[in-house]
Amino acid sequence: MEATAKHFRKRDAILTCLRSTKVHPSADWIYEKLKAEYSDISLATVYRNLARFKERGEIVSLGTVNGIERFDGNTKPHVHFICTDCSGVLDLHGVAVPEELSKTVSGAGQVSSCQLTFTGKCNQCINKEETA
Amino acid sequence: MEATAKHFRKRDAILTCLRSTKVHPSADWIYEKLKAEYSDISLATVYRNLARFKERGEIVSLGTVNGIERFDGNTKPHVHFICTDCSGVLDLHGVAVPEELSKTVSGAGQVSSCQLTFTGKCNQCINKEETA
DNA sequence: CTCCTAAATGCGAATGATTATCATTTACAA
DNA sequence: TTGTAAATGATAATCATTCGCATTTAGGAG
Repeated sequence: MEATAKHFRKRDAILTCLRSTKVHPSADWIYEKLKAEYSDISLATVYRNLARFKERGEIVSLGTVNGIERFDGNTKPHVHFICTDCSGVLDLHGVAVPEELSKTVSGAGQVSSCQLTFTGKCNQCINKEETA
Repeated sequence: MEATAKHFRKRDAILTCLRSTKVHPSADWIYEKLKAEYSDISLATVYRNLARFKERGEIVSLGTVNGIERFDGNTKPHVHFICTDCSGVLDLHGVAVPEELSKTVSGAGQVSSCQLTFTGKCNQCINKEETA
């Protein structure tokens, strides 16, 4: 009797994969990554489990970047930077949504979450362009 | 010689439609709305012109809600509330992204825009549920 | 006025991410 | 063993969005 039942190997692998990367990946990115270890994994399984994790609040969706949904295994609220050039997503540590803000919103309804995202060109893409 | 050339009537109508509603509509919503006045308008024209406006910075995209892209004719930065029940989008006046925040982000790259969105259940949906 | 070109449009097909379907496999307990 | 419910793989279906192309339009040059 294993701690990790074979039945959930892939499910666990999906969550672990998402949690151990900083790229804020898409479903397909996770799928491609896991194919190395699980050659028979199905893309549908990745989508299904991501939806399940999301429902349960175990992961978070960042919304779509270029029409593709991106996920984050870190559910602690934090700020993101999305690069319009490379579609990369970065965590912005040291930036936080002011606590007061969230409280001011009560006029509209019950707030369950909040997302602050900056968009622009990341340093890596800026450098790449200068070099070119 | 008319001020509004016939050639651009539909284009103008799309922009006007978007600017004169508070619902932060989808392309299809605008299409359905404009069909009343322009029975022969094509959904592709709505998409094409929205893309054009977006490129030129004349409108703004809020990203997707339930897989459908939503637009805002108000390009002045402001905060949104998205209802998970009815998929409605509200402007949150009186809430603003602190100026300092945007400046702190320079470590990641050149910021061109920023978006703050609260998610939850709007008052209307809360009331609806209580009544039911 | 006529001819020409570039832009705008309508229509319908194509695309592509996501979801649904369904048969099969798995875990686990009676 | 056997039954049941969940998980999965493969693939078809869905549906918002985009593309291709023929047609229409505006507006200028001749």
